[in-house]
Amino acid sequence: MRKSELTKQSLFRTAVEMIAREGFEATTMRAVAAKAGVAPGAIYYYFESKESLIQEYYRQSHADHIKALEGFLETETSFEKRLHRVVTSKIEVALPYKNMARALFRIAGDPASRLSPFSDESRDLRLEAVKLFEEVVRGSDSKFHAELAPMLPKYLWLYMMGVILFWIYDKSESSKNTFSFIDKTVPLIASLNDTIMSPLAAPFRKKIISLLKSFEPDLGEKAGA
Amino acid sequence: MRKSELTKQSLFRTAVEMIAREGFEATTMRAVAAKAGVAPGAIYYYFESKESLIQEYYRQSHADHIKALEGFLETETSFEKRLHRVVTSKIEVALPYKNMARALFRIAGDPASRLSPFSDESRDLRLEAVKLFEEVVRGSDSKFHAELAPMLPKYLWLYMMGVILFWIYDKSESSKNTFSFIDKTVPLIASLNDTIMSPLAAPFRKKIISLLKSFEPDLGEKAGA
DNA sequence: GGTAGTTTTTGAACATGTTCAAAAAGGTGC
DNA sequence: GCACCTTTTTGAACATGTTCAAAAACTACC
Repeated sequence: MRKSELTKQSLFRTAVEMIAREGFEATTMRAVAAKAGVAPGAIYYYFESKESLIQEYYRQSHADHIKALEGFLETETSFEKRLHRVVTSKIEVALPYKNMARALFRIAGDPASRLSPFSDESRDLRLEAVKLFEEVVRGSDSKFHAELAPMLPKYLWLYMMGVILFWIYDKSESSKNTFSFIDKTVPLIASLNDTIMSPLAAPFRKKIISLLKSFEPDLGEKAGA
Repeated sequence: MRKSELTKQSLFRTAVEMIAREGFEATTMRAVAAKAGVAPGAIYYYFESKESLIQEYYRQSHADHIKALEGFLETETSFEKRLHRVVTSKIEVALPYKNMARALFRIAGDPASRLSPFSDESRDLRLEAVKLFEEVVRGSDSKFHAELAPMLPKYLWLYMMGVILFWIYDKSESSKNTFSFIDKTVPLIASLNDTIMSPLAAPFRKKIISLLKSFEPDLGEKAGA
């Protein structure tokens, strides 16, 4: 069991490194195997396909994200700051692996793919990511509309997916635009959330909440475990 | 020149039909060629790749969309109704070809792909689609904020792309959810547009407009032609 | 209607993702 | 150390997207 874990890690790291450098298409399975010093078939003993390497990256990237946040959510109480940090660190963690994120989103675009972040197969990981936003909401000192609160984490997760999409398309130096996008949209979300509680927003409130409710995405939370 | 056009059309139709029925991956180029009665290599005389068939579909789908709208924009003047019809008919036209749209969005997810609707290569077609929304705005009797007006068409186009994405993920019977999504979001957009003009919205207005402005997507309008 | 040039078609060959039967390596109980 | 079983690795073979040199079909001109 020891040796094989090494082979798997070696294959994964080689693949990620090559894909990050040369892109997903340009990296052939044969080349990865060769560089890792094994036969081509070996990769398929550990990974079910080339695309599934992407899913493994998705998993690892989430773990890195959690680690990057270590301690933070236990001390900070401002909703805005919590959200800002969570989303920012997500991008920071992914920064060196834009090609992986690109490939991931290409798969994400196809709901039929078992590897999409929206697929059944990705459910556990997706729910774990949503949990992060539940924590963002729960641990903050902001007030949330009673009907909004339960769906907010999901929509915040979707917002983060949107930010990642923005980033993928962002060609600015060091992804500056993405960080500036976060800097501007997070306060907007926070202030929209505050505003929706105010009497001024009454005419909109009902409409928007019913809209959010009726299209609340099914991220799999109902299904068992 | 005549005969070859026939071959091309035959190949394209066969491919679209097979992909619509069986999916993009499941449809092999050899099978398309066989069904169209030509050698495998022939497809590559007319289409540069399997994925480029998707782009050809994208082109044709736009033409169908225009045709479906024939006359409408010349008579209707309500902004809300104009927007509603344009977006609804886009989906209606695409309805039988969900698999094509799926494949298109998988490509769209990768900004590096020359075939993405956001790529340089797709610029002309994309600008033509944005023009449709310029027409939606121009021919309506609604008032638009002076700074908002010039970017509105682009954002409406992006909204439509979002609707298509929603549709791709929509598993409801006859895509009911998508149409209901349109029914709810179009009035929301229209009323948000009205509200932004009202004094009540003053505190938000500046922020939102500056946000929209600074992240106005570059859809290629500046580049030549 | 035959010659020369162009367009279209062919099909074998190639690269790459993937499979799988067989071989090798590793582990366990004696 | 050996027999037996499991895990891991190999590499040839296969399917599919794609290329390309050669053949075929077509066109224009005399």
